[in-house]
Amino acid sequence: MLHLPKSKILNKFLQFLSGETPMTTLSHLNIRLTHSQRQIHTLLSQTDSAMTAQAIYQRFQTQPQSMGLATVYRALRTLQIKGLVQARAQPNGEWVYTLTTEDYHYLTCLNCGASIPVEECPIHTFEEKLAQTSQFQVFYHTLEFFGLCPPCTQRLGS
Amino acid sequence: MLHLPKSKILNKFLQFLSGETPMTTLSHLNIRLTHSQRQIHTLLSQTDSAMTAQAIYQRFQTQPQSMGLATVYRALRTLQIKGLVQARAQPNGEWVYTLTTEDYHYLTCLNCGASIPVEECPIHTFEEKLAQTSQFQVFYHTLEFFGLCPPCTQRLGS
DNA sequence: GATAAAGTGAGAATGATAATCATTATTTAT
DNA sequence: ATAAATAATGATTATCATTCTCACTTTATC
Repeated sequence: MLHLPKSKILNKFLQFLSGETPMTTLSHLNIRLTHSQRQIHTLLSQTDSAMTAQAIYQRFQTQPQSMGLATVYRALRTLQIKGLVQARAQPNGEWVYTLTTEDYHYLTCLNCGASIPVEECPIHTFEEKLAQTSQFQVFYHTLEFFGLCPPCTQRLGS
Repeated sequence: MLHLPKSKILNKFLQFLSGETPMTTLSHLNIRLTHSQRQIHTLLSQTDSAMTAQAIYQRFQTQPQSMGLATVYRALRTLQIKGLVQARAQPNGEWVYTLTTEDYHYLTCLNCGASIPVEECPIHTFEEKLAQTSQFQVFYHTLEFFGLCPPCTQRLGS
């Protein structure tokens, strides 16, 4: 892992984020992550579904080198600000985390909380325009539809 | 307020949701709401910004007929399932509520939590298609972009 | 290697939301 | 209308994910 001053690291990130540096694997990036951050990133890259912070904590409890709960939350927040991880709030209030390399488009039932992914996404080009006009560093977006799934529609209507 | 059996009420809702019955004002709808639900709906219709449940509770505390906190949460949940109110999770974990008649498209800073509204929305037609193919009753959608606002980008990069 | 800076973990604190349950209001059926 | 059944309410308590604290350890800088 390279040792770079903070500003250089940010520049590396900006290159990565603007697409100048491709994201292959994190080990190829000159990005400095703490041990915990790297462990969580690796775990998320190996998991196909979104994970809660508590689930991440539990997972590490079963391993020889465990990780404190506070560290899990701190690392997740830092990874978000670095643009590597995204969070989504479930209807029950708990947050789930995934890498920003995955897309986040869901159809969520307001009654039972079931979420099914939506394949298409009509707004990637819109995101680029928005980043240019707003001056924001846009890392990711969430497009979520809310309503009632067929079973719950029946349940509530009977 | 009309007194209708449950199934009739649902039918009225379905008509309303499918656009057969236009939403003018709630008083013109044959939809039965409890006193609390109606009060909250009225409050939200008079407020231009999204409100937290706690803020709604506080607001009613200052009025002659107050409302219990539990009732606020219950009413908000019911209004959501009826498709009249939508919720959005802020980065700090607190939820804000608005009527579903308003659109929900934000640009949110992951560091300071600032949210600025996005005017355009490229996906209303997509929502209609999705509802048809998925069998879901789609009440509303949220399209949210996450990243760093210009001040926070500077702050973290210095 | 010495000093400064950042990261970590155990546990306590926080705070929004949900659950409980006795009471009150509203609806349905007679 | 009146009684019985059903739903809504509010005060309080419980829950639980997340954040804070602070002493300690690791890592980075010179």
